[in-house]
Amino acid sequence: MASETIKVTVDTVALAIEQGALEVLLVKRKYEPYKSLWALPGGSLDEIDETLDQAAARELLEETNVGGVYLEQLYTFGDKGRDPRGRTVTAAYLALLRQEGLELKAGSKARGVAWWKVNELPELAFDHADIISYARQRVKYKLEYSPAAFMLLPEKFTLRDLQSVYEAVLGKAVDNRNFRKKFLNTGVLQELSETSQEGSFRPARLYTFSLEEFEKLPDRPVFMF
Amino acid sequence: MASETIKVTVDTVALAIEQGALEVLLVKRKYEPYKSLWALPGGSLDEIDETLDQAAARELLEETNVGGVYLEQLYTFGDKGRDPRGRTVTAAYLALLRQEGLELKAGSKARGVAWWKVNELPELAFDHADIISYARQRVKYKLEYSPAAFMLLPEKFTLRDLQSVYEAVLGKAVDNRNFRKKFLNTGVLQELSETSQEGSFRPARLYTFSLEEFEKLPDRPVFMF
DNA sequence: ACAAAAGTGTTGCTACTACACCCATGA
DNA sequence: TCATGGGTGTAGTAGCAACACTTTTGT
Repeated sequence: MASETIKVTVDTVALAIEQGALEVLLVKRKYEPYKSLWALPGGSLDEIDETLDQAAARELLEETNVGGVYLEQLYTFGDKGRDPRGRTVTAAYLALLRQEGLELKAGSKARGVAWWKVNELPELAFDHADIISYARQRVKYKLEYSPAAFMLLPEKFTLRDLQSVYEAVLGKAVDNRNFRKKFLNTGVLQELSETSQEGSFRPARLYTFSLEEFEKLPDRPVFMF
Repeated sequence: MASETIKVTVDTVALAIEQGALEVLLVKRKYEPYKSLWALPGGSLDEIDETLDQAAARELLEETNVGGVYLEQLYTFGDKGRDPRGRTVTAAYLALLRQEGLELKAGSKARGVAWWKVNELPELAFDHADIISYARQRVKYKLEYSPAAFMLLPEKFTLRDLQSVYEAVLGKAVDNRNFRKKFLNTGVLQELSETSQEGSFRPARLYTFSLEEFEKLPDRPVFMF
C-alpha cells in the first residue's frame, strides 16, 4: 500500500467575459464518478513525451474544441480523497480567452460543454469548485500587474469594454474618468481611428493593446483601481 | 509506452538570510543519478495518505532535519527528461526560515547538507537550478505584498535587519530614511523597549511583527522600494 | 576623541481621489 | 428632440523620492 501508484492529471479553468460577466468553461461528465455533474476540462497526462502545459492544451482541445489560447499553470492539487477512484494529483491551469469565434464541441468523455457564469455555478465534480475559486483569485491579482485583461478582449476594443473586464473580475464598479486617465497614461493603449457603433448613440473609439509599450513599463506596473 | 507510470515528487527551496546574503539549503547526493552533485531536498510522495504539503515537510525534515517552517507551493515542473530514470513530475515548494537554532543533519540519501549563497551555487542536479531561480523570483514578489520578510527574521529584529532582508532579496540598496518611514507608517512593526547591542556603537531598537496589524491593511498592501 | 552604526526632517513633485456635466449619434 | 452611452477637467490631498547630518555607544 505504501507505493500505490499515483495518477497525474491536468485540469483547466478557462475564463472569458460575456456581457460583462465572468464565465468559466465546463464539461458535463458522461461517466462515473460524478456522472452528469459539470467539471473542468482535463484528464490524464498519458502521452509520455508531453509537458504539463502541452497536456493541458491537448485536453482542453479534445474536450471542448478550444485551442490556441493563453495558458498558465495555477496550482497543483493533490489531497487524498479528491478522486474516489484513487490517488490523483492534478496540475490546474488557467486559460484566459475570448468566446468570440469559438465552436464548442464536447469530446468523447463529455455529454456537453458550456460556459457558466462564475457567480451561478452548478454543483461541480471533484474539488473543481475550489480550483475555480483559486483561479478567480489569481486573475484578480493578474489584472493588477499584467496585461491579462487584454487576453479576455478582442483585438480591438473600447475603453468601456476594458473597464467592464476590470469590473467583472474585481467585482466592483470603478470611476470611469479615473480609469480612462490612468490607463491612457500608461501608454499601453493604441488609439485607432476606427470606432465601434453599438446602437443609437455616440460611437466609441477603438483601441489595441501594445505589448511593446507594456514592456517598457517598470517591472511591476500597477493597474489598480 | 503510452502509459508508462509517472512518479510524483516534491522538492523544497528553503531560503534564509545569513549575514545579509540570501542562502538556499542543499543536500549532496549519495546515489546516482547526479551522484555527488548538490540538489534540493525532496523525494517521492510515497506515504499514500499525505498531502503534497505534508510530503514536502516530511522530506525536508528527513533529509536535512529542518522542521516546523513556513512552506508554500511554488510551481510544478513536469517536463520530460528532467529525471534520466523516467518521467517525474515534481511539485516544488518554497520555505522561508531563519538559520538560527537549526541543527542540520543529512538524511540517509544524502552525503551532506549545507547552506549555499544563491549567488554562488555549485553545479546542481536535475533542473534544480531552474527551480531555485523561480523561487527567487517568487520571493521578490512576495516581499512586496506580504509579510514574507518576517519569516526570514527572528522574533525580535532591528530595522536594519529588516532592511537587509529587502536588500538581499531585491538585490539593491534602499534609502534607509524612506524605508523606515514607510515601514513604521504601515503599523505592522511593534516597537519593543529592548535594544540590541552589536558592538561599540549605538544600540538599535528591537521590533516585532504584528500579524494583527498586518491583517488590518488593505488587500494588497505595497511594500515596494 | 574617535569609530561605527543608529536614527531623524523637509521639500518638491507626482499621482491618486472625488466628483458632474456636455457630446455625438440614430431613431 | 430625446434617449443612450461616450467622453472630458479640476482641485485638493496623500504619499513618494531625493537628500546629509546629528546621536549614541564602547573603546
